[in-house]
Amino acid sequence: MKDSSSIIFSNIPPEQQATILAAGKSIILAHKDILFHQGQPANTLHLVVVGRLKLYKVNQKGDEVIIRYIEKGELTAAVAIIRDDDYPVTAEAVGQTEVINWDKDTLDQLMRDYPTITINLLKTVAERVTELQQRYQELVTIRVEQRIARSILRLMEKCGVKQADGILIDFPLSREDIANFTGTTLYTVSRTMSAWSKKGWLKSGREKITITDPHSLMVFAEDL
Amino acid sequence: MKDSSSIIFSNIPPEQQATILAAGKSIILAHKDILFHQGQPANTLHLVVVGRLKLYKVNQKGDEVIIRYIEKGELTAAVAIIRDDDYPVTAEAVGQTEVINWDKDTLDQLMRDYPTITINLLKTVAERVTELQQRYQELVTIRVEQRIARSILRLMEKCGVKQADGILIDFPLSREDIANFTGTTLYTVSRTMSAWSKKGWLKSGREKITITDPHSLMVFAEDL
DNA sequence: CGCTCTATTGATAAACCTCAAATACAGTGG
DNA sequence: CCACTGTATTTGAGGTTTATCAATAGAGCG
Repeated sequence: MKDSSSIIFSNIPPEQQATILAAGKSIILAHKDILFHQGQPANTLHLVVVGRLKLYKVNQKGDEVIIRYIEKGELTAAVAIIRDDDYPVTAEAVGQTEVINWDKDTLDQLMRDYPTITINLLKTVAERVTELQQRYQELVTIRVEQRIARSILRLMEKCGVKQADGILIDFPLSREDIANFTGTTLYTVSRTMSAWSKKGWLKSGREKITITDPHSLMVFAEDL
Repeated sequence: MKDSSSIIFSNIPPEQQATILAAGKSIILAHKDILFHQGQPANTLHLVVVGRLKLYKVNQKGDEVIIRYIEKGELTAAVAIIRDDDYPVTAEAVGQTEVINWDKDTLDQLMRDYPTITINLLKTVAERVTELQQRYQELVTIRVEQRIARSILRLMEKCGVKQADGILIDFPLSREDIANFTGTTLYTVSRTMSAWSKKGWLKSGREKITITDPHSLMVFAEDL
């Protein structure tokens, strides 16, 4: 973590950051390991240090909706901890993933010792609201193909790595994941992406996507 | 406000509450007055004291999505203020409405003087995240009629007043409002509500809804 | 090399939106 | 008090989008 700054540490001197980090515990997760389950009492704040987490909600019918991906440097479970409530989502590792966590008592102490942390948490949570509002609006007002395009582009911006043939989304991402993230079905995602492959906008294999023509995809995504 | 407690004041002694209130300015709005516009720089935190606000987002096409109603005792613009960003939504008064507001500098000072306020803001914002995640999931996984039912029930719970013939939602609420809140069209809302009228679940006039059989509506709303 | 999981594709159907037109309602000014 | 006007609501017909179901093909793993 020393290399990449996390929002939680903004405006906190490096030596204090080390102390705060040291107050947490590290956990290593393998691909598809569950960090916490929706419905469990929330007692730990998590910071992703390596890899990423997939946050999803499941309803009684079994439908899975992906709420968010948590990348390196980002926090999760802040909302549940603050509300002193159950986790409203399940967090699953995507690829080998390391997280640092602080239990509630430790966090409370840290917030007392470093009031800036409270502000930083507030900023993190505020950002979530803005993002969710935006996606909520898009879900209501724009059609699936554009939503799929936007989802892929966002993931590309957050996790894309440059390759010779385009920008690779660097973690296992299935058609079903995209569907659950976008609010559609895996069939529609598959059809849509097939069409884009034919246009040369992207290439895709099993759980892998490379965007070969980001510009065209963006034009399509933002077209009114 | 002295009679009803607001989250912002939780764990703050009454005499301090008075000081905090006094640091804010009061504004009276008429029905449909705009408190702030989406896109304006956010520089004020608002607390609804009388009446309510409708928060909505508009896209370039002009589609309006209602994000939330802000009731008496609730805050708005916390997210925008904290992020030091533009308002992501427009806030419009529904009926005669009074708000107390604090500008950013005042709020910063208050947060320094009363650290509990920061925690309380965090709780407010955290609650928004949970609510939005829930509605996001519902938008993806459940059908319009159930979504309409749930929206009406939520508004009933927040703003319903008991009448001889049922529970009245006590503010002007059009079919279009419900549609924009639920992610559908006013036509679908109208058709759906007509059907429910025939079943005796509710009665409705122009911008008025009385739920005459909340139980049946709840069973329908929660049916899997 | 078979097994399992993921992806593709076609056919069909359901859900819901769009457009158009008629009707009801509330407030306003004569 | 009533006609008038501007909204809000209702309802029908028709079309589009997208989901669902079914069947097949491909990829990776032991």
